[in-house]
Amino acid sequence: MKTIHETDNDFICDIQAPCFQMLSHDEIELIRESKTQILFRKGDNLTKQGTFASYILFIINGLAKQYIEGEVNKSFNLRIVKPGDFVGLSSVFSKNVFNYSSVAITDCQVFLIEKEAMAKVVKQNGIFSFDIIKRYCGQNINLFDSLRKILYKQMNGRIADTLLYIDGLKTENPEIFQLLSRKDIAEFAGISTESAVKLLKSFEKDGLIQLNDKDIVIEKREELMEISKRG
Amino acid sequence: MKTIHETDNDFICDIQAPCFQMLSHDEIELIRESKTQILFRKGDNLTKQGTFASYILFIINGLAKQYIEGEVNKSFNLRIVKPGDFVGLSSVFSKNVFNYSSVAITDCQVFLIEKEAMAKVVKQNGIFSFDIIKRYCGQNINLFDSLRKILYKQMNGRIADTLLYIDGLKTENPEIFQLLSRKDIAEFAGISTESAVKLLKSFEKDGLIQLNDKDIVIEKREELMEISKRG
DNA sequence: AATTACGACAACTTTTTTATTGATTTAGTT
DNA sequence: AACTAAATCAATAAAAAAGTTGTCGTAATT
Repeated sequence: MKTIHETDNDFICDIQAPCFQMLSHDEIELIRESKTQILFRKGDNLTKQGTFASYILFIINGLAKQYIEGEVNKSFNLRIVKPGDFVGLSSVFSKNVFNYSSVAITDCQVFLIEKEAMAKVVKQNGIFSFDIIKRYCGQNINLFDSLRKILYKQMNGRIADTLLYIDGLKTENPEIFQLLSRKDIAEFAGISTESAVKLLKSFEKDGLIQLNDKDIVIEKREELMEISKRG
Repeated sequence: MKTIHETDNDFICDIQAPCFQMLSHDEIELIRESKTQILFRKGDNLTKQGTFASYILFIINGLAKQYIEGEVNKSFNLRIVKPGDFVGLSSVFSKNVFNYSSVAITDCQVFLIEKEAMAKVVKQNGIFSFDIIKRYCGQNINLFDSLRKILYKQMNGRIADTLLYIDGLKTENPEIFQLLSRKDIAEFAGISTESAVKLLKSFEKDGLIQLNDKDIVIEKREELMEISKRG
């Protein structure tokens, strides 16, 4: 025999994500009522920099790439968005536009939660808002790291940073490098595609990494970290 | 000497579009204050089927493709969105989600107007709302045509319909066919890509059309219209 | 003034995507 | 049961995109 909730597919999804575990039944109801679930296909935009944001996105599964757009084909990649991540949080609390774009690099199952509901729950539930604050904090640290990378490091350090970052996602997503082009990697490092190609080859020659088609295996993590630190 | 408005790029844009000419100064102000302008690059989604819609889009320049998504890689193309067209109108007046996706097939300069502002102006200004209603009416007719195409016509009729429709855009956009793949054309016709390829070849053999790489030139419009009517 | 760090361009190769064609299968119609 | 319409599959061809490499120019650093 099934309860009402067990038959409700959406509800089960809510429950599954750890970050929603801390909500009361009423709060989950609130979220449920003002949410929808969408399949973004590989290549679809989850957000477009500058558009009005009336909701936040919560990634159930799949991966996306979050980036800031500059002039023609000049983007800078901020991060890979993973299951359990929110996208567009800041639109809830302050500016009512998305300040970055993001695009699915695999098919992505995503919740959209209207921001009013989100704001209400945050105000009600301190534990939940603590979690959100923690996420902000993490994002801030990443943004500072990105800034440092761009401001103070040169190519070697930037690519080392980038490789270490992406490699850190490999445990959960072994195929992560296959999903990224050299251009993507270059845009994480903030350098030209050609430079990225050359540097990767040179890192390979020095035995720091191994290039197997699109996959990249880190051979000498310590040295890479050294290069990253040196800048 | 310049007036304030002449220096205000956005304002000039508002003014330019014929459909906003019928607004009073105050109404334009209202729209202005709650709008933003975004460059969607070729390939970017303007809308994603199912996401919350808090604004409507108004195309300033560029072309987009509007489609409904089905199961994996099975979409149906509804129309080509042109400069002067609105996207997402229905989200203002009823359902608060986009009921179709759209993607830029060239770079697109687009206004986003928050729906509250839009609704207010529509209520205030009968001439403007008449224009909007006319647009709805046009869209409805197109939807009926699409339905008829799918329900009652077979391949030949569907492709003929599609060719006539796209060719109708050619005066304003001579490069329109170059922007569409065979898959796109097939998805307008609601048939498989392979069938579309074969039919186009067969139409060419019969002298109905001329295939110059991606461009398609209609040679015998009357006959195509006949085929379209026959279904 | 020399060196370094890198981006930009051009030429080229490889990979991926799109287009094409024929053969086969399925379902509906006559 | 035969016929038709059209999708699906598989193989191939062609076009486009991504990756690679060398050369050169420029701006900052030493």
